Amino acid sequence: MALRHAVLAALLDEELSGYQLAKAFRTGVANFWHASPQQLYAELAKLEAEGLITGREVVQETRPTKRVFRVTEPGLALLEKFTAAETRPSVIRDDLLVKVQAADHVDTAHLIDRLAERAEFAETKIRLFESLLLGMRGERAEDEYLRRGERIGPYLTCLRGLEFERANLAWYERATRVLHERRTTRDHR
Amino acid sequence: MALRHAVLAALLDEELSGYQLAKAFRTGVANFWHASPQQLYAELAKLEAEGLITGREVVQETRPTKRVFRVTEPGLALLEKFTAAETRPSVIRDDLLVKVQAADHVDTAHLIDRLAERAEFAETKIRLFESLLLGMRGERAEDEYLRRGERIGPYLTCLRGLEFERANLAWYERATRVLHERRTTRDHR
DNA sequence: AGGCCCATGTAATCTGTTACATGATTCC
DNA sequence: GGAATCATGTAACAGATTACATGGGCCT
Repeated sequence: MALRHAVLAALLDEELSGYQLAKAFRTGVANFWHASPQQLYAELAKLEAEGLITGREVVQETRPTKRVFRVTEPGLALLEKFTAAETRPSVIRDDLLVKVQAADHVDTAHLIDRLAERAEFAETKIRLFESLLLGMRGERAEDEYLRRGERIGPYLTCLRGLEFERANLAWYERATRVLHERRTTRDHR
Repeated sequence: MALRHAVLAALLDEELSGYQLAKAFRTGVANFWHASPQQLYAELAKLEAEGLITGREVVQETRPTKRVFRVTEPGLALLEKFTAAETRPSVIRDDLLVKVQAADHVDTAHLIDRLAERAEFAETKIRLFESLLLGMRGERAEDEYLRRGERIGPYLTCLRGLEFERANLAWYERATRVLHERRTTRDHR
């Protein structure tokens, strides 16, 4: 039941449509939760039925009419309660880590390709996060923004996302180096 | 369908029972995947039925008899195929990040408590990972072990887990500092 | 005597993914 | 003319969590 809280948290700062939410939640952008469009449309419908958010039609000339949502008082109260409640430990589930775990028993040539793909992906995300952070803090220095800026929640989660991807990239590069070295030394034996 | 690959990868280095696997996969130990005991028992049964692993009874004097499993040839072949195949991007799903995202709109006193809990948890994991790594490499230096050691897969994934927890801890501490500062400056206004 | 660890599961429910469906507009 | 974006869903299925069930041995 945490998806609903993630949706509420995402709608705190701005009214968004299901489509816009989906864009924010798709892999690579949302730095605090991930969800598919189908999940989001379903969750929005449930949240609205329970009165935790309210929708409002926005007619556009060139684009289809959309419905944007904002959090209601009961919705904010629910989030408040959620934030105070116990936090469950986060879990790791990553295909690529499974593959590296098995590295000693399988051919590593393809694995090195997978690592390269991910490294490229990580680089893209790093650039994206850096520009998002810059957009939020503007001219201000980071510490100054965190002391006195408004909306530091999104800034902090984005910062975590950035550091996560930087660490990923460093690890991908190291793993690649190690696997490559071992391949060449083995081949020349 | 990735749980099965994670199980296969875990069984590569040693024969394990369902119970032992569950211990390795419970939150806090498995550094490449997470799964509950129920999931694991079910998956082991399926894998055995499909001939990807084989079980063997081990009678113990003081403990109940257990069944330990090892990967078969077809199982290894499946893992090989999996490792070569496309890797799907990993997704983030963390309660605590959702809570921090909402930090500007809710009372942060409880949130600071949650951050402290997680920080303590992270410290425990860091110590655990450090001793696991030391246990694997023994007397050797890290780079030397990664160059010539056997079983570097588990070492690399453990290394990623360690760095992940270190980054978590640093971020928890920073977020706590920021939220605390903002509370006190607001209170004295 | 009570609680924890070892050891293995079943059943019900909830969550998440994949495939399918529709239709207009904008960009190349 | 074809692909991508905007905009919103339904339906079937796969994956994961929670609650329940059982039973012996070890430790305090």
